[in-house]
Amino acid sequence: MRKISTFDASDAPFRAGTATKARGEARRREILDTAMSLFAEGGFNTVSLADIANDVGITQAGILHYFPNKAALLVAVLQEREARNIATREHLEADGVPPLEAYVRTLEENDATPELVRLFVILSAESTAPGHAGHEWFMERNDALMDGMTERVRATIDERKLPPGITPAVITRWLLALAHGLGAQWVLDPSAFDRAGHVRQFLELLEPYLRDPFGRDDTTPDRPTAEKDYP
Amino acid sequence: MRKISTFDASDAPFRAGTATKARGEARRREILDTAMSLFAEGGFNTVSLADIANDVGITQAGILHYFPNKAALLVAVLQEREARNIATREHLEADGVPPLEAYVRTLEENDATPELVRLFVILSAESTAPGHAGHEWFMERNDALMDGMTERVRATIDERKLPPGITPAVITRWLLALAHGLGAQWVLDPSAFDRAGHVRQFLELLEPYLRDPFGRDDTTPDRPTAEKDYP
DNA sequence: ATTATCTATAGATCTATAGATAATGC
DNA sequence: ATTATCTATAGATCTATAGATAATGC
Repeated sequence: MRKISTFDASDAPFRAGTATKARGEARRREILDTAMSLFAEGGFNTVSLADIANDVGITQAGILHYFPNKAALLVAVLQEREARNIATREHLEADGVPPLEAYVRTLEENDATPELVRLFVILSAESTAPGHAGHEWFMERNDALMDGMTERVRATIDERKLPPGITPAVITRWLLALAHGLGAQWVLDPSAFDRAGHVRQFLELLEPYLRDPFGRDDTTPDRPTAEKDYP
Repeated sequence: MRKISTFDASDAPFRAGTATKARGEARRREILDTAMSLFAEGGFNTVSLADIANDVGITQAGILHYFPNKAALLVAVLQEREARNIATREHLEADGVPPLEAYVRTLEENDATPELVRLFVILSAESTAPGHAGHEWFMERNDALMDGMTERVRATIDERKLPPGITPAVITRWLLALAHGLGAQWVLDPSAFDRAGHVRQFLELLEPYLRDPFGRDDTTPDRPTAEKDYP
C-alpha cells in the first residue's frame, strides 16, 4: 500500500478513480461531522465507534478504514473545528476588526452552534487526565491560545494604565477562563444567558486601560501600534 | 476501636455491635476518599469500581455493599466535598469575613488540594451530558451557587455605580466562570499561575463599584447593609 | 487495480447480582 | 444476629485486527 498523496490531485498519474476519491473524502467528512455531534453530546469515553458508525450508516470497522483508531478520530475532529475558528478570526482581523472584537465575534459564531461549545467544554475537561486521547492536543492548544491572545491583549491595552500586578498575561487568562467557564455554564442551559454578550460586557470593564476607545467607533479600524506585527 | 456511632448512640437499642458499625463507617470513608482521588485523576467513566476496590484493598463487590451502585458513589463523593466547602465558607462568614473575601479564601483552600479542583473541573464537564450520573447534581449545584453568590454580590456591590447593563447577576456569572475556567487551565499545570490570586485581582477591578472599600481595610469588617440579612 | 465496506472474532473490560463465608459483639 | 467481605458469574460492551467481498473507474 503506497501513494497517498492526499492533497495534490495534479501531482502524479493517479491509479484510482477520481470520483472514488471524492466519494471517500465525502464519507470521511461525514464521519467527522457525526463524530463531532456525538462527542459533543457524550464526550469521548461514552461514545463508541459503533455509535458513530451507526449514525453514518456503515459498520464500525468501516470507520477504522478512514481513521487508524478512535483517538485519531478525536484529534481529527478537534483539529478540524479549531481550524475553522482560527480561520474565522484571521479573516475578521484581515478585515480590520480589532483583535479583541474579532475574538468576541468568533465566540458569537460558536454560540450559534451550541454543539460546538459543548464539544470543547466537555473534551477539554475530560482530556485533563494525562492518559486521555486529547491530552497533548489540548495542552498545546492552550499554550498557543495564551500566546496568541496575550499578543492581542498587549496590542490593545496600555500597560501603563493598568493597576499594579495586573499584566496583559493576567487579562488574557481572565478572558480565556471567562469564555471557558461561561461555556461550561451555558451548555447546561443555553437559554439562561448570553455567553458572548457576557464576555463583551467584561471587555467594557477594561475600557479605562485601552490604548484607544475599543468597540466605540467601528468605522475607525486603525490598528493599534504594536512593536511586533502579526499576520 | 471504640464507639463512634455517629450521631444517635442513645436513640434505639441497636442490634449490631457498635464497634462493627464504626469500622463500617471508617471503611465507607476510605472508599469515598479513594474514589475521590481516582475520579479526580480520570473522571467518572474511565475509573472502574475494580480500580477503586483495588486501591482500598477489597473486592469490587465489597464496594457495592456500601453504595448501591457506581452512580451513587459518585454523588456521595461530590456531596461530601461540596459540604466541606460550604462549611468553610460559612465559618469564615460567621467570623465576619466579607462574603466575596470568604469566597476567595475558599478557593485558596481548594487550591491547596489540586486533586479537589480537578475533581470538580473534570466531573462538572463530563456530567454536562444529560445521561451522566452527576448531571442532576451539578445542575442543582450550579443554580444554588448562582443564587447564593448573587446574593453576596448584591450585598457587596452598589448597583447604582455599575455601568448600564451590568448587574449583580452578570458579575456573579463572571466570578463563577472565572473560578471554573481558571481551574480548567490550572489543573493542566498548577505551577503555571495562581488561581485564587487571579480571582482576587479580578475583584480589585470591581472596587469602583463597591459599597465600601473591599479588601483594603481588613480590620473593619463592618457588614454591608443589605436589605435581606443572611445567615 | 484500487478503494470502500462488510463479517467474524479475539481479547479486554465493566457493572451488578446471587449466594457463600468470615468476623464481631450482644 | 448482624455486618463485612469474598467468589463466581451473567450479560453487556468495546476496540482493533484479519480476511473477504463489492463497487468503481482506468
